[in-house]
Amino acid sequence: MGPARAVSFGTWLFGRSDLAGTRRERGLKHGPGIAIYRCTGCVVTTGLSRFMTSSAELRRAFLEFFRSHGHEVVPSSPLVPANDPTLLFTNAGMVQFKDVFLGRERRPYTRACSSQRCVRAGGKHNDLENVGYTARHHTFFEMLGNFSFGDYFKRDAIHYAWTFLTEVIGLSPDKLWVTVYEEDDEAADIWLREIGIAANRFARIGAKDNFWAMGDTGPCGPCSEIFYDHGPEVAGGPPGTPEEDGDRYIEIWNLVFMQYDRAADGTLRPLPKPCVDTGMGLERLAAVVQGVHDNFHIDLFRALIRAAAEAAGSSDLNSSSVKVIADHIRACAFLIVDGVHPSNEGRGYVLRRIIRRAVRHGFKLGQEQPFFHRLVRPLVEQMGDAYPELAEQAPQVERVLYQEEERFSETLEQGLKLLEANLKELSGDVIPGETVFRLYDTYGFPVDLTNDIARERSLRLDMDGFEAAMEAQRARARAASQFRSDHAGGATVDARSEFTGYDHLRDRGRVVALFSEGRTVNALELGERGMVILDRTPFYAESGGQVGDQGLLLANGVEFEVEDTLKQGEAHGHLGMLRQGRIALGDEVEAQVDMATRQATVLNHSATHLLHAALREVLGSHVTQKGSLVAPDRLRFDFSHHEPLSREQIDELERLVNAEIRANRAAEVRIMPYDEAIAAGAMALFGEKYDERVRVLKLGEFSTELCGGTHVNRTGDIGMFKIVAETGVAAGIRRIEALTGQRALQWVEQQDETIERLADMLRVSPENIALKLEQTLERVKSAEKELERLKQKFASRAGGDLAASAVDVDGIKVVASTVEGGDAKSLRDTVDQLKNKLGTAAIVLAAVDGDKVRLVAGVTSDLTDRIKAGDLVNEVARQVGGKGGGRPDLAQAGGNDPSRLREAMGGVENWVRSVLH
RNA sequence: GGGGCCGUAGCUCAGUUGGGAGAGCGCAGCAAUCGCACUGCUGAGGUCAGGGGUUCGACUCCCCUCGGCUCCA
Repeated sequence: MGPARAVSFGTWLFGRSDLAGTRRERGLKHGPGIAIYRCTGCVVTTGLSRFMTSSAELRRAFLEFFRSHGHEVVPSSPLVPANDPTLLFTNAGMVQFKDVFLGRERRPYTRACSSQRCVRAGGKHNDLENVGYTARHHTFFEMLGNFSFGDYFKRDAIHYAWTFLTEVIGLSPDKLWVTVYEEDDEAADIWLREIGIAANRFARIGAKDNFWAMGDTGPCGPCSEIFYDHGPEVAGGPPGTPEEDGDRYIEIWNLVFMQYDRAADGTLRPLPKPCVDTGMGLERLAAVVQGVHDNFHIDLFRALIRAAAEAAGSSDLNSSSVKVIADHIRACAFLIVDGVHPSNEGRGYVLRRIIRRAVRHGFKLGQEQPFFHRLVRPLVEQMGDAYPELAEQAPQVERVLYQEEERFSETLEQGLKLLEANLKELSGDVIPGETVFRLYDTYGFPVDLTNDIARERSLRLDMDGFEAAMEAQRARARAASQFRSDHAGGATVDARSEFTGYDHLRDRGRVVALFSEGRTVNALELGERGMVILDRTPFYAESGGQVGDQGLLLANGVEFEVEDTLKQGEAHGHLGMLRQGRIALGDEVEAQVDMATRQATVLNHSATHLLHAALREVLGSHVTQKGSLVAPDRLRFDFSHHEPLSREQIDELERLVNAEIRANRAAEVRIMPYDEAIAAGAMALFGEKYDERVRVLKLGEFSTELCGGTHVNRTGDIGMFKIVAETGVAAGIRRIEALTGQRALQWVEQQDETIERLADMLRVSPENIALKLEQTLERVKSAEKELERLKQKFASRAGGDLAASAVDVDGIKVVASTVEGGDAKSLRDTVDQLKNKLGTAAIVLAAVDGDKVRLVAGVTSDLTDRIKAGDLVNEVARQVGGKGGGRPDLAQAGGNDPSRLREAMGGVENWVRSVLH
């Protein structure tokens, strides 16, 4: 007998009835639940729901139920998984517990429950294309789940699920269907004998649907799924039949029993402590409880759909486009809240695509103005209570969305222009796949939009050609990303290293593993490169942006130079080269970290924390770390922010950080439970994995941050902080590079020297440099202009002189002359002068510049059909070792043999004569 | 990580076998008006993103860097 039955729900039920009552009262006026009944015209015939239950109440009921059964209620983790860089987004409730299931992480509880926000878009689970066209696909949804970490197993999990559905929510047992894995007799037994499920509503299903695995290896096990039967009036067959994809039988809850550990060879070994992971989509459950067949008809979505339709200027609440928009605002808003920014790669790219898809659907509804951002407030009204972080960051979310909408409209405008140009030259009625692809690939012009436009003009798209081009692009990207090297090569590192480098820079350790060229070895020989693993080491391994330590491993007659230290599983790998002697497994060595580089690194790391805190103070709390590099010679900090920093903001940052340095606060390190640290306001980072107990670094009152890195004792050690660069990394992400300590001082010295040199050159005091330079530039400018004027004057005068030297050939004035100091422009001007003066003329002018010859030829327009300026100029250029070209009336050329110029120019008259005849 | 496109006057952009840096708007001045708007005329405003290369010659072709857009992974 499971404990579920033994527990009374009295208190809880009372609370719920109470809620139901108030809701009903509200509903009579404007409550969302009642509104659904009116809008959809649904009639509740099932009798399963004696009263309406809103999504918010279901969420609360679920968590409360499991809390009453000893489960820790764990808050939803962010959509960016904190401990799994391989996963694009959190896509299930178990994601934040993955390491607990794997035994890598311990928590103070063995049973937990959560309502986890999830996104399925991009990556392996991609529902994006289906959203809006089906009843149950969402980019964003909430997953209710209960979890057992080696605590209860199948019996209790099944009893809990059944009790919750039938007694708490009040679903009728004969509307529920159950499946188990075909070989799982244990679960079948519990369902059939203990729960008493009818045999005709029970099925055994194969591994495809009912056997779950985390990956190719690792924990796995059978599942049991609970379905809701919407009744015979809806099409579809029971699970396991060919018609199971219909809407009649809807899976609402999946119970996963992690029972085995799968080895690389495929064999299953029973886990010593089996676990339970369950997941139930809140939206599906709400649909069932609220008696609707489409998730978009539940209370939460009704409000969003109304808002979406209004924002997009549509009155059709049932259109797919409106559903798409209502769905997407949830995903987009929460992704932005969780630190994702629209960009052209990775998570940001997925976000951008979702935003643009929503905007595109707004477009379809006739809304061409930015509207999407206006849905943030309605969303906050629906979900702000359950997710306070959403309400807090609403203005930031709105701004990001608005910006992206603007950007997209620019893209569309450009793409439309290009498409128009392409269509003009189109023959036939098929737009080539190449064109479609180019629009999409280069200008981000959505294919479905191209298709719409094509349809309006009775054109078709060559989709095969498009797909082929797309596949080619995919192949290119794959081919390019197939190299990746690992220092341990294929060899796995099982060893552990104890890190002692927080307090010491030297320590003794024993060699527990050695690697060379990716293979584990027993010894390294003189001159050999490799990786050394010690059981304890003061060498910091690259992590959290801080680079690995350098230094020496020493023993009698042995010297291994460590160039870098990297984490290899739980071990620290010392990479470098053996300078002296021989090093073998079991040897004891003295590990000495290079003090100077470590110290310089430490300054930069602590300064990074101060900078992070200062950024949040100066720019706002939307600033979150996007990346960090802490090296001995500099620090680099990437953070989310939507625009370049002003000079004033940079100055303010420097002032703040330097003030903290001068205040010389003590750096305080404490080890404490993660939750406690977060509750105390410590900043934690996305994408970083934290243990249950974490290291918290506190620099005065200014900065509190989780950090495993090495730091100063007092902020004063940093000495000085200087920002040397502020640049953009991607849309919405800025990068600051800065120096500390001696490096910062050196930098200032260098700047000083440069200024002094400039002052020297300009012969003014340093404070007058800008003024002086301004004046000097002004003078250069006016001098250049004066020169230009003089040249023109000179050309004009030279033109007059040269006109007199013109020779008449059959009524055509021919001039071939060398002028002094003419550049290309003044030669051209002179030619123009001559043309004006002479009427009908052919002119060649030459100028010698060092060992080069410059030639310009002009022919008046009434002559160009008889003599081409290009031919004329080439006739001369050919003889002085060059060539040239240009238009019929004006041509330029050059050569590199001035000695033959006189002769060449002398021949021009005869050449003209020969061309005319 | 790989590919494509873009960067020209304050703004929006033209600029093809490599051969004279342009338009519209805006700005300034003049004319006209009692004044403004409109209009007409005149003018200022450019390291053609930066650097290197090829070439007699590069806004134009090639390479690198920076900035922006975009697709793929």
